[in-house]
Amino acid sequence: MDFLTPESLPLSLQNGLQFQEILEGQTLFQQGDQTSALYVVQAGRLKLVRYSNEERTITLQTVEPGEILGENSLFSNHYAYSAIAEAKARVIVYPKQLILTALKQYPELAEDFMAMLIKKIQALQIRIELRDIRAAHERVLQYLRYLAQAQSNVIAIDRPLKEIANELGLTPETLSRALTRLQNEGAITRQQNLITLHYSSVA
Amino acid sequence: MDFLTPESLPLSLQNGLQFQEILEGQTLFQQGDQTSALYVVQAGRLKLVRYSNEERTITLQTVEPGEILGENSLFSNHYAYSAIAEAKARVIVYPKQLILTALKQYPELAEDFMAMLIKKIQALQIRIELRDIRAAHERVLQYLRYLAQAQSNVIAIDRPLKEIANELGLTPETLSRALTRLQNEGAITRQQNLITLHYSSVA
DNA sequence: CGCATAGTTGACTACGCTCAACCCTGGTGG
DNA sequence: CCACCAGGGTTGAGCGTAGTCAACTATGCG
Repeated sequence: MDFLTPESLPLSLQNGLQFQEILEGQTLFQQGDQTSALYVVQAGRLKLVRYSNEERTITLQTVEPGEILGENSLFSNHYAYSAIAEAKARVIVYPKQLILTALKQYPELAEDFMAMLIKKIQALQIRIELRDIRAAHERVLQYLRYLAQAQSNVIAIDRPLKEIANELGLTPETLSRALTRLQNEGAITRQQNLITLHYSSVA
Repeated sequence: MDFLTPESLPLSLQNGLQFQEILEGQTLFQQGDQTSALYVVQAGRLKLVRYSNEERTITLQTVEPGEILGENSLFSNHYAYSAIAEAKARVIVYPKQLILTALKQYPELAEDFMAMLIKKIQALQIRIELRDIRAAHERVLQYLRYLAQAQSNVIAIDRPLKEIANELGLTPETLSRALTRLQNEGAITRQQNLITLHYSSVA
């Protein structure tokens, strides 16, 4: 299912929509900016980062095609985080006012919207769940399991391990060690950028 | 603002609503149960916990009055987590079907609903941000700051430190040590269950 | 009065971070 | 076509800090 694609919008609205390309490393909007629109990723990948005090930068989430970002623009005047493209990305722009009025007129659009929000909630909950697993190798394993259930039990790693480490709250070194340990224990096998999960000891 | 209170519903819907009391320690629904409704907390407090494999239990979030839970029931057949009352709680029950049809008829209700979801997203993002702060005392300090900005800079601790520790991903011992350390450093002062924040070094 | 539980403090352990060196690949330019 | 360089990834050594286990205190409830 694809949410909030232009096609799902009533014709009268499609004219108001715009698209935007963001090159790798570029920011779509900055934390603190005036909110103008919410976005849905069409292609590529963005990360949502927050800058706490003392130059600490935290990756809240990475968003992929079909997912929403900047949703808090609807009820807030400033973006709560920055959105940076991890890979060249393309987003659909839903201007704040447009979407607010459209939601009232087209309930099926509201439903799509809510489904996306709920999906986002679940993704965040999974992230929290992962963070609560202390042992690095177990955390990584659980992360791989989540990836696997979407695909088969073979996982294609299509982005730098650095970024995965960051997303998991680990340093690249520990992630590397965790992966080799999992391999030694027979939980996974790696070949170049493919990881296959072995369901030997799934509780 | 109070979202999704019965009063905000059209009269024709109010009849379908029910309330439910949950005693401390009791569960409102269990992870894996068939989804029947979503809930909004009226009073008390519940925690959302997930049971991963190997008897690991993780607190995803705690929900307070005005907040929503069980939202994934709308588009999923099973609850993704269990809801347990931390303190005697009272919730409004919004049966799945009722709310699904109501959303289509009453857009202002959909808007309330979305606002709650977005609020929940932000709460989860804050949680993740906290988890990324490694040093226990800094994590606790940041947590206190979030609490403080809602109230004044005096924070009333109205629940066991155990639960706070759990929510922060710390053991009670480390939380205790972190608090005394913050006190020694002059960042906070404690008197019984009141904590006052000193904004000496806010970046 | 006594028990159960929360909170605190102490000693020890374990594991992830840090810093550093090294390998390996891909891209660039001579 | 090869030499060089840059960056990601891996491996090693040492450190710091949160977890664990345990003992002790304080508080509230029967």
